[in-house]
Amino acid sequence: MKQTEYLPHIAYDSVIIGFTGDELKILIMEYHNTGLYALPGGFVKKNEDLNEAAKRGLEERTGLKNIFLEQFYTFGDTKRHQPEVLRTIIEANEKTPHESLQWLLDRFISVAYYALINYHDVVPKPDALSDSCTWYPLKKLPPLILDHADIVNRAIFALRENIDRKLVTVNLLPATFTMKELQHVYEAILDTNIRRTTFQRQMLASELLVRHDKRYSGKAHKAPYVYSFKAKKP
Amino acid sequence: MKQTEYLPHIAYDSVIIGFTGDELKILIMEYHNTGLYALPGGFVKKNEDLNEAAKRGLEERTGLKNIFLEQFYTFGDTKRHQPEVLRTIIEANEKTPHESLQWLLDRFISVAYYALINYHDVVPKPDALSDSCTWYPLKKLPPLILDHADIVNRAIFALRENIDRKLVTVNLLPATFTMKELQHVYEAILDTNIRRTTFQRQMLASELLVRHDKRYSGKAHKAPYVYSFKAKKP
DNA sequence: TATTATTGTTACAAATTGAGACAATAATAA
DNA sequence: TTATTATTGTCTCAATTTGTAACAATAATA
Repeated sequence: MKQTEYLPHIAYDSVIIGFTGDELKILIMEYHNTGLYALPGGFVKKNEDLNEAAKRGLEERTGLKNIFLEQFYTFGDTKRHQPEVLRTIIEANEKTPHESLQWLLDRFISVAYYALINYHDVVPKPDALSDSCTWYPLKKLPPLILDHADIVNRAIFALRENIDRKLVTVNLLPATFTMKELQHVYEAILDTNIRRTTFQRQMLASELLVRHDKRYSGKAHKAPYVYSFKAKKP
Repeated sequence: MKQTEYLPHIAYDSVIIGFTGDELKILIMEYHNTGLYALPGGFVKKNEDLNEAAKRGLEERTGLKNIFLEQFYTFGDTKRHQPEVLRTIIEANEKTPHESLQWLLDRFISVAYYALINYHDVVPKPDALSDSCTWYPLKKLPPLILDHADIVNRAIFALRENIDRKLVTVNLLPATFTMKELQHVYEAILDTNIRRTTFQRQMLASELLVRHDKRYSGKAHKAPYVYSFKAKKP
């Protein structure tokens, strides 16, 4: 991770969101021997598109390609420049010579993205400076460094705004799913209860779904149909 | 405009939008002796918040303070790096020694904002490198450098998304206005015709407006009420 | 065969919207 | 003074959408 490879002062951070079936989770990194938690992020190579950089970092962390990834805000307040935090992370790092990481102490402006992925497809991988990359429930995040809590909040806000306009739920579900599973995604994102019959009526009227065979769960009740989205990921 | 004052590789561009009464206009700069047109923009001082930098640039261009200004996207493709365009601008500039502007040839990532202002309040002022700063109708913009046309398109898209959620029309109208004037703003932003009676019903039902006295225009018909917004600019 | 939990659909009331009609009215023309 | 004109504010009624509950269908179990 040499400075000369990257544009100085520019970073990105990703809010990587998965859905377990009943709650949203977010990937959080923990840095070696510091107790400091942060969003996964990275830097932009000198000859690389900004959005490509974020996509590359996401692939490195999740192993997945073609993920739904959306830029939602750029954070550039001076108060996010806290070199002492980065110094702690650098000094706790044993693998890399500390001098080669001094550029991390500079002020950075961070372009933030949120990514939606299928929770069960992912085995998170830490990066060079961190020793874990773990799913945390959105409602039980550890304290995050710098302004990363703000970044998460704004990501969820952006996700809510896009829930109908951009078909974001496609990315959080397996290829086929029941109406109840779809409803649970909506409820987790919007953090509300939704009336079952109204939801079902609206989803069917939207013409976005294809109905397939029933799924027999072994439970003592009527088996639900499964559905898929007509338009796959953009 | 010395490099050492500013963060390298980081710029902002502003889509400054005004409403004349029947169409949207945008402020466009023309560079000395080049025939090149661009959005007004600038750079971020090393000890300045990103959003403050954009606000400062806006004040310099319009003379107005407390303007509605919203960040909507950050443009960072490599193809927006076209040093030959900047070279043309620098070489056509007679006032500043060219060597001190060489840093403008670097690759820049640009954080884009849109601003909404009262068209009639503004006397646009050019900056050091440009010799005009002029209103152009949104539908008749000159060809713009780099990806500035994309930036404008995305700004209008963001504005449309915010038209109801964020009360953006406040900023485009004088303190009091008729229902028809308000409707014209909506029509200009959405680029559609709106049914008069439905619009009036919805606006009144929204409880956002205060009705004042009638305005006598001297025309041979019933005089309209004027309205103001209950909540002023955020 | 009855029971249980859930699902898909229908029915009806309530609310919202589309589209037009109409009365009110400020200035002008007769 | 009175009729005319253009526009505004409101109302009406149909069409559509939503809220709410009821109900029938059904897969497994008791």
